[in-house]
Amino acid sequence: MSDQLKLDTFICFAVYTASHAFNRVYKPLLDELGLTYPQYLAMVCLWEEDGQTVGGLGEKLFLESSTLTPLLKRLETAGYIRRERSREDERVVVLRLTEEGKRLKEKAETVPGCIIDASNRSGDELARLQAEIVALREALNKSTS
Amino acid sequence: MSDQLKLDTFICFAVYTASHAFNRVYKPLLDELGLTYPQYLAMVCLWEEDGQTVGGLGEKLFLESSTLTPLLKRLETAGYIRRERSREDERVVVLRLTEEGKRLKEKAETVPGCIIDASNRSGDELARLQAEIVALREALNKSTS
DNA sequence: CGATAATAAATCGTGTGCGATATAAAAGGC
DNA sequence: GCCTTTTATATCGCACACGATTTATTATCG
Repeated sequence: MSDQLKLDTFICFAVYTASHAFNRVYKPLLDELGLTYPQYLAMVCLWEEDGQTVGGLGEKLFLESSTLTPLLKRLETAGYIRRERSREDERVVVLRLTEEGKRLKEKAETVPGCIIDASNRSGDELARLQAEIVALREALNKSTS
Repeated sequence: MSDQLKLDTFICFAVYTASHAFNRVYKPLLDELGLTYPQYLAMVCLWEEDGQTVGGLGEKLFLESSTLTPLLKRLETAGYIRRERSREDERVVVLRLTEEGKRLKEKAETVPGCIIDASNRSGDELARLQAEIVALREALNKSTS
């Protein structure tokens, strides 16, 4: 049994399919907010701290500017954020929530609870599993750096 | 502290970013095989069982035909598989490995070990975590079905 | 048997994701 | 102070991923 090419034993495949499964749970909830899942993550990040730069957001979300720039333009078109060149450093683009973007947070407050319900697990169990997955992510990121 | 919109506590975000982290580890390994990560998953599935249908593969990989059809066309163009309409049921497309596609398995045998190394965890620990993530996926899929 | 329903892939449009490259601004070196 | 290098974002090409629809074939029902 030296053959280890079994899909059902791959943790990467479990993670990959779990990520899609989360997306499917989020979809109807985020449709109400007019957001896609990556857009929602960007908004959550900005609700935590307004006025971040594109690069700063990319570090937190582990995304490149080639992914973020078009995504952020859509959020701007939707009226949730503004993209402004920094005065001090013209290379930098600062992201600011609009009033509508700030208001959207209220509507989004109910989302995490729905996800916890769908996962059918206790908060403690989710927190423990979450920490393990983050630790795995860090190990993987370390190996490629 | 009723505000639960904290990115770093989201298990979905951990899963989402871990999935990207796996992709980055796989990338250089799969470049050697001329495969993308989703293409690799499809090939693993076909190495386990040749002659599957598009729909059958989609069920195992949790992917729609709208995703698989172009992906499988690329695998066909690359010379790893053939796509043939079934004789018994002309609606069905059967996927068959070419000789080159079968040979590719030998080169792929080394990949899982590299991923385990990058994860910096024991096989047992990975197997346990994998099972937990699969169980979470099932709960999520159940909630949307 | 013929109309209708169900099924399997494919197609289309939109939105990620990323590598490679381009552009522009700031920083550093001499 | 100019020239090179670095940094921040944007652009482009390619490959997913999915919902909605289309097309072709098979199954079902009267």
